Amino acid sequence: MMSTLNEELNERSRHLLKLLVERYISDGQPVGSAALAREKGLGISPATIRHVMADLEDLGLIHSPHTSAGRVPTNSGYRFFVDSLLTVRRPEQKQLSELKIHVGKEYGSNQIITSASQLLSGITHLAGVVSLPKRESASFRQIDFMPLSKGRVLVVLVTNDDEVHNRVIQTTKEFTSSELQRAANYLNSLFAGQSLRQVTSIIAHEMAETQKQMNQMMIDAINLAHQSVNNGKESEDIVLSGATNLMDFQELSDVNNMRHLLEAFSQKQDIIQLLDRCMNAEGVQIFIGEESGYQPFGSCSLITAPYAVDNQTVGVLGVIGPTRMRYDKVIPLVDVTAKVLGEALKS
Amino acid sequence: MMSTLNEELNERSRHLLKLLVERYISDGQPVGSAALAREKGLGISPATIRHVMADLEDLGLIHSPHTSAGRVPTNSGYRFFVDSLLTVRRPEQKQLSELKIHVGKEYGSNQIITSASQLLSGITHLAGVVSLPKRESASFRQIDFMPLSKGRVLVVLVTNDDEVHNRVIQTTKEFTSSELQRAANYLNSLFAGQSLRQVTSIIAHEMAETQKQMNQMMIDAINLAHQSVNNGKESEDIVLSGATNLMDFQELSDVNNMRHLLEAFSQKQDIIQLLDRCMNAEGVQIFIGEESGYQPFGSCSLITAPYAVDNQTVGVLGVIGPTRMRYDKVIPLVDVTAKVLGEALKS
DNA sequence: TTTTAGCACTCTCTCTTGTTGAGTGCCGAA
DNA sequence: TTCGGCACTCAACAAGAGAGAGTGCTAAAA
Repeated sequence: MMSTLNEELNERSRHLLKLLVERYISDGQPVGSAALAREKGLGISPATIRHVMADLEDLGLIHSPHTSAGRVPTNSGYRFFVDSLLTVRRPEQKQLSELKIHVGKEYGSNQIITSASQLLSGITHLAGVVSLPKRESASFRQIDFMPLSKGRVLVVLVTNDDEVHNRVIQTTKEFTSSELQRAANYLNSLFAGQSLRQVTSIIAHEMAETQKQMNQMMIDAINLAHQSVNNGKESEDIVLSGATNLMDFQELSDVNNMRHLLEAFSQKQDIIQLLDRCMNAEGVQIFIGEESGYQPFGSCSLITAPYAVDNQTVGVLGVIGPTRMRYDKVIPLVDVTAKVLGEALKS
Repeated sequence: MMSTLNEELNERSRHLLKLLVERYISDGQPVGSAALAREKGLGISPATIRHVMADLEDLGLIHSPHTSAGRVPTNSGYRFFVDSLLTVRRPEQKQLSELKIHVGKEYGSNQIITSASQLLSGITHLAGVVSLPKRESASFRQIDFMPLSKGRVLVVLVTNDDEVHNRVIQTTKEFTSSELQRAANYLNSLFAGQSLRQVTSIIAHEMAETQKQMNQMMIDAINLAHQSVNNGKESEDIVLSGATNLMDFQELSDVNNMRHLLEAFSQKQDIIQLLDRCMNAEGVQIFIGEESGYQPFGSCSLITAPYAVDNQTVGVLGVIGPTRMRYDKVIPLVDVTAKVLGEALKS
């Protein structure tokens, strides 16, 4: 589809489309042939431009809101623009250092994430979102059990990134405080320094050969650990900032639209799913309008990039804004933020 | 001020004001003399009503948006209405049982709080807010230390309400894992079952007489505990729900207003302060418009009630909506929700 | 003194109408 | 193929006319 478009359009048409999209992004007004013709260094008359525009409209790249308004890019128009026409700017030095300084100086991964999200929204004046790093990436530091009432046990799991995960599990058997203490000690020495992924596999392995020289305590401990880790599809979470920035945009200002959008933000659930789908992609991903497949984002674009710690992808971050956004600035910013964030989480 | 108003106004004027406010709250349209006269069981002509209205306007209780619109209550009008005229309805049975069922069945105080907040907003179609219970009310169950890098120590404190509090403290001396373990064991036996308030005083007491038969370990332990509890003015927090409900109201729909409002909600800080001021009040408190002293709430009302566990006030909950709200329903609902929540947190 | 009907008046809201300006599509000439 | 010319379309704006709602005032009735 894109390649046929590329064949269809000669150099001049593409250049005009590019100018038109850029102009519309900066002004927010439909762009007319005369306005484009005034563009410096473009020795073409409005009439000719109108011919080209008619072609672009036939191809579904732009359209007129009404008879005598200028042209506005369609979502396909934006898509072609970012795919083939866009010249990205490298991020401003000022923003870059701002990122590095603020994201770096925070303590604890949660803090770092929050800071990254706020910077994304602050710099772009759009909404920023960062998913919390997936737990598999973290490595085991310490586990602790505390008895609650009726066979419920509180599990406190500390990972190497200084984060604490609390979870309550239900056990079949009632444990005393000291039994739990011993189990914890055993597990702590068994798992010390392993990644959580490895921990999972150790558990599986140990459970398979229960008959070897394990005493009851060890069996119980492994069982507890199994439940703690497995049971623990801890609801993943995201940090959202600057949602209210989106209220500044005319094109989203329809009350109902805005409501759905803000509701989506406070529910988080759908956004989490959306971001999840970007985890496996290589670099920056761009969803324009309904491409995200998510109704409330009908007139929004979502720019995401996965971030990695020690070469392993652990999360996604991104920016949400109206389809009419500064792709040339936002895309590289999201890209670099992902890198900075990955770096900051390394410690 | 209120008493002078009460003297000033005869029975009929007050009744008319009541009808007017009720009518305006339900319709949202300025109420004219004719509309009021049509009210059943009111044998008065529009002309007479106009006289009364003129008086009410002189007293600053109502006003006309423009020459030939009806009258609308001013904030003082609302104030007089809720103080002297309002007949509250008892909460509907359905809502009551909904509250009791949902709030009761949750596990862990955070869950309970969230549920209460969501029910407040769900039932009223306004924004609900609940402050997390103040920690002093909880009692000590277990403390645990884990060494991080460079003399930082992670403190995990479990309270009786099954909540886990994590905090990082900076120690002057480097502790080994087993030193910390011993300190924790010591503190656990020392503080078992005490309220956090008592714990604080025990710490103070112990620190005072260091010279008695304490070994170094015990001194260290007490010092650690001191830091953990003191240092820990854990940033208080609130749970907000249904903020987007407010977008449905015409009177708040000014884009700028709404923006400030939603920003206030996502910042939380100011709201927390506002709620804090209601902690010490006895029962339901009502702030109408600028009475809250908080700019973004200029055309909102805030209805709050403190909630108590075992006769001790531990938090505040409330509802935020436009000044034009169903006070007759919201006030008792907030009241009863506070009671239900207090009850649910008892376990 | 209080209440009421009558009446002139005011102001918003809505509908209509005209005007302007931007922008288009098409045609025929360069 | 490009371009100027031209008729045409349509949103946006402003002005004006009614209609409707509601008021305040006055003078008569209770």
